Amino acid sequence: MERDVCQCNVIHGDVVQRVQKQMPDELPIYDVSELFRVFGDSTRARMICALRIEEMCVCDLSALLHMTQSAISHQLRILRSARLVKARKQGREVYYSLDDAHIGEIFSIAFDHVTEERKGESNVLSLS
Amino acid sequence: MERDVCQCNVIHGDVVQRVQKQMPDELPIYDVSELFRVFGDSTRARMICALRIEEMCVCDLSALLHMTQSAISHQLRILRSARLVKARKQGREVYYSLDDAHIGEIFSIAFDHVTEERKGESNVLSLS
DNA sequence: TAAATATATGAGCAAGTATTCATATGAATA
DNA sequence: TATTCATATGAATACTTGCTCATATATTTA
Repeated sequence: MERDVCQCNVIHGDVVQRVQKQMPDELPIYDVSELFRVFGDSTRARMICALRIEEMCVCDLSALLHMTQSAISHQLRILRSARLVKARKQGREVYYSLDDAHIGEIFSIAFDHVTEERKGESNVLSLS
Repeated sequence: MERDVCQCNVIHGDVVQRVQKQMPDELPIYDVSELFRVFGDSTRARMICALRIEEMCVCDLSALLHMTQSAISHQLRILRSARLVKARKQGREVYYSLDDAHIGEIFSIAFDHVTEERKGESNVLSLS
């Protein structure tokens, strides 16, 4: 029963049932949120933005983003294990680049979203 | 100077400079990562998936997702303050629905991504 | 008006996380 | 071979966060 987790009565049983039938499976939803969780840190987001432009080594990323090599390396490990970046070793340097076509697309739409959002906000402000 | 945060020398000054010029501004990157951070929780992701299908009240969401009304309400507050859902009050019930066209699009691509990712993984496994 | 009901919210806690520091690894060079 | 340099990583820590519990608010109903 849902009763033991939801203190209130189920008001619209039909709605709940309909949505339940159309909901995606648990696992892909979990995977999607996991993907977004990785995107949801500004350091990693900046790294992805940088790597969208050009392949870079750890040291250059570190300099570009004004962060310690260690911090960058730790974050790269997270991006690597999420299969979002790939590493190419050349001598003692390691070059990183984006490993997926979707990433750029998702980021583009997200940028559109926040840009329009800001425009909307400024309109609201100018009206008040 | 970048030297004080990056222990190593800047190996490719030209690359760093090029990327620096093409990088998006700090603020929109922060906003984008903030957006993803909100998506990056499986409870909120499930709520968004549900609301993509149909407008729902708090109680129904609570029943659908097997979570307490309080937990759902707290998460709705986060989604609301990120302007991702809008609320419509009718009597003592509050109906929530998605407040943005981009959300669905972003989720669709993300679902494509994780689906292909899983396919790729199973290929890798079948080869080993 | 009093009770019941749907939702919102503050405080507290347990779990997770981003960074730093110290150090390991492995490749190039003197 | 010893040293230097780029990168990786474990441990510690400060900070964040999602949930629970208790309670407040607001609307309906008896």
